[in-house]
Amino acid sequence: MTTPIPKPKNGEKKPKAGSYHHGDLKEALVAAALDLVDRKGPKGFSLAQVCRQAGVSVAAPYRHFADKEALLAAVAQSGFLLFQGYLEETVRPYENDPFESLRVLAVKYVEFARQNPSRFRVMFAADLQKSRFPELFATAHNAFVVVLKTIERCGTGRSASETYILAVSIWAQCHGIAVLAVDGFLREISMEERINELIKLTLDRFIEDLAK
Amino acid sequence: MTTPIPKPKNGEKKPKAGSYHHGDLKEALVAAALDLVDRKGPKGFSLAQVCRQAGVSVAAPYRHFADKEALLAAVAQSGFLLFQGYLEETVRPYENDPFESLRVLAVKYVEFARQNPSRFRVMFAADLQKSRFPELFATAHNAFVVVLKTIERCGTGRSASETYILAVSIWAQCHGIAVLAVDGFLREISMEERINELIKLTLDRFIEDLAK
DNA sequence: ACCTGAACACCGTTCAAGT
DNA sequence: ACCTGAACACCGTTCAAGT
Repeated sequence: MTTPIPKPKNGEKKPKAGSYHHGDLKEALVAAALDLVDRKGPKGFSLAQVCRQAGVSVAAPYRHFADKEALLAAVAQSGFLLFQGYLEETVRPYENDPFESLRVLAVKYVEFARQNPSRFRVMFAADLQKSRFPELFATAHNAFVVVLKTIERCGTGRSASETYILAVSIWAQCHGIAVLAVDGFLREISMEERINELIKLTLDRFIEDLAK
Repeated sequence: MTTPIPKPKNGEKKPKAGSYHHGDLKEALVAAALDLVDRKGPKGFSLAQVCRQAGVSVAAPYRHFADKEALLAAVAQSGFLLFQGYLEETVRPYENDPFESLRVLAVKYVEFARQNPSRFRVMFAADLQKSRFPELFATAHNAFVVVLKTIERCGTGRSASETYILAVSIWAQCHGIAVLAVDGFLREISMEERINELIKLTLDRFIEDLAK
């Protein structure tokens, strides 16, 4: 005796194994793509492989994504959501020490990139256009806001514009180190084991100066 | 009456139009690839298109490059050579002012990236492995040395290791801004017209502190 | 509404054959 | 030595057809 199928509420999807409906193919495709990107790099990502891994035909994704790039954008977006949560977790323990928050944020920013290099590259360097994927950039901005809010806690005398550019500067400093590490240019000059030293050297004085 | 073909000297290749020899196909392929990458982005680069543009069959490149990636590496390498020259030209007028050299270097680093976004991406983010293309990373390192040498001129009391990490830090700071700009994340937050301000804010204090 | 099967154009790579 | 032509496996995308 099977339980009667309840009328599905908005956004609720239960997987039905065995039927021709996959259940939640959209999410399964994103998961498979994420897995491939993380295991084989951004180059080892083909729609056909994703379909094989998800157990569907090569035409199936086109019910859910306009094209390959749209699936990639979904992967990037899920990455930014993860990133945002990761950064929020990072600053939470330092609620009343915004300067320490920034120092730890910098370390964790680079750590995230190094622990998820392929995902990080898809997020930042997949050449996805804002005009096509505005939600993607909105999600990315939410991660940036974690830095922005932390700066705001570092002093009240600043204009919004001033706070903004300070946050962009810190973001860029972290990002530069992260990207060079991920793309192998710090390994080249045997700097990878000195990354935390590099982060300190680059950012500590800058952060210190925020106290005016 | 045709002129007799002279025995070609070592490394000398004259293009002979009409013959089955292209002349200098290797360089022509790099040029065509560069052109496509710059015009259509790193994604609009297919070996087949390069061949069409160079007027040869799709099998022809395999006499000169092991595969598509090897041609891409050659494009990246030519980019790093150009970049090195560009940076050297930048510091030349400020021979006796190393601090001003660094400030101008930072501006020009970002400017190069923004003026050659696709080429810049191929250079830094094409996922080329050092183990496969050691000469590529050696060439990249030569560009980095321009920054390194400029730091050396900023004071003599530092150890080699200290100088090195300072150079990497400055490189990373420039690189972070450049990469965010090239990948559209500064456009997203309407920061693109304030980039020079951002560079100053990020680097000026750091450079100033190099005077001890 | 959601997925399959078959088809098409395109690409990277290989190899025997031509000059 | 250098390039062509033809072939093969693979990929992105489309579409008529199935449930």
